[in-house]
Amino acid sequence: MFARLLHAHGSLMREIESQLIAEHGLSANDFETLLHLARADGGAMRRVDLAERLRLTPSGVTRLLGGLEAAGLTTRRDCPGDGRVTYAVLTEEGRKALRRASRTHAAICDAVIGSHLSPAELESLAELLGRLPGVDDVDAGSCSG
Amino acid sequence: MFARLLHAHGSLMREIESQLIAEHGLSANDFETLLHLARADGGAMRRVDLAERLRLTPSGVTRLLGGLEAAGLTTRRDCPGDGRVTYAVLTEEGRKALRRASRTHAAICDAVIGSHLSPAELESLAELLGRLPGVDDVDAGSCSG
DNA sequence: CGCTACTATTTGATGACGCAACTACCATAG
DNA sequence: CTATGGTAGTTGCGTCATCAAATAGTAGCG
Repeated sequence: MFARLLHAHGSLMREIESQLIAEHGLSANDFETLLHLARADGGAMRRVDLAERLRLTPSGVTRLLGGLEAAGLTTRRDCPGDGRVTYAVLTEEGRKALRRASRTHAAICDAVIGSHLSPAELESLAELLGRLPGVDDVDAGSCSG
Repeated sequence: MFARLLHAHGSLMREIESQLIAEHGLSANDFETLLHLARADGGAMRRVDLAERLRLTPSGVTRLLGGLEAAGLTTRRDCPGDGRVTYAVLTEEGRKALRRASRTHAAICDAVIGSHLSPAELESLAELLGRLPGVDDVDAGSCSG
């Protein structure tokens, strides 16, 4: 049972990631980062919150954002009220990249999951998965996360 | 929905892996390797088949087995009929380590999954997950894989 | 104010893994 | 026998993520 989760995740993510990289030069984490920022208020998030969402350590986030900043998809902005925090902010460029990549992402999800599970089954799968600990209530009914 | 899979996998595996490492010095892949070998005929598998099972590349398997061999949990054995293949073979030591680690593994699975899903729901989750592509029909009804 | 405890972030060292290239071996065709 | 093509395994290198330690700022208490 656990092997299933592992293997399902492994093969599906590999599929998505390789297409995302090939077509848009974005890793899965790059994509998710843009996605979270796009949903966040003002397109900005504290790095520490991003780390939690992405299930990376803060150092992982530092390096991930290094790449996105270099690509011009995000910028950093200091927090006026608290000198410790810096925000990661989605740029207009980043928003465009996300829009482009979302199409690929959704298409692969549909191809990979949609063809094997009916909408009702997908719903039920999402519900069961959502009951597991550590699974955030993010992105409930859609494939694009 | 996809984020759920990713995150569920991430948090559950992290939990299992850290306990496995802390208590038995085995990574998740170490554990799975021993498990697959234990189930295989004669406790032996070709490295290439192990790679497929573990969803690693051959190079990953080479390095993984390097560690297990160094720890005395597996050995290598040449194939008499085909000079290209070498088998990974579970040692008696490895079998013992697997037995010990299995208890930890099962306990965590129970704690983490069992307390959130009923047996019927678990069954249904396993069924849905099993329908996804790339998910082998391994270890259907149990938690210990 | 000065101390202590806590939080956010970065950096250095390390480890796991994939990819590509390479070796060694097998199998088949001529 | 020998050339060609395919398969098993290893190794060098790059990437990405972790942990531990360092830095910088905040908050509360005497």
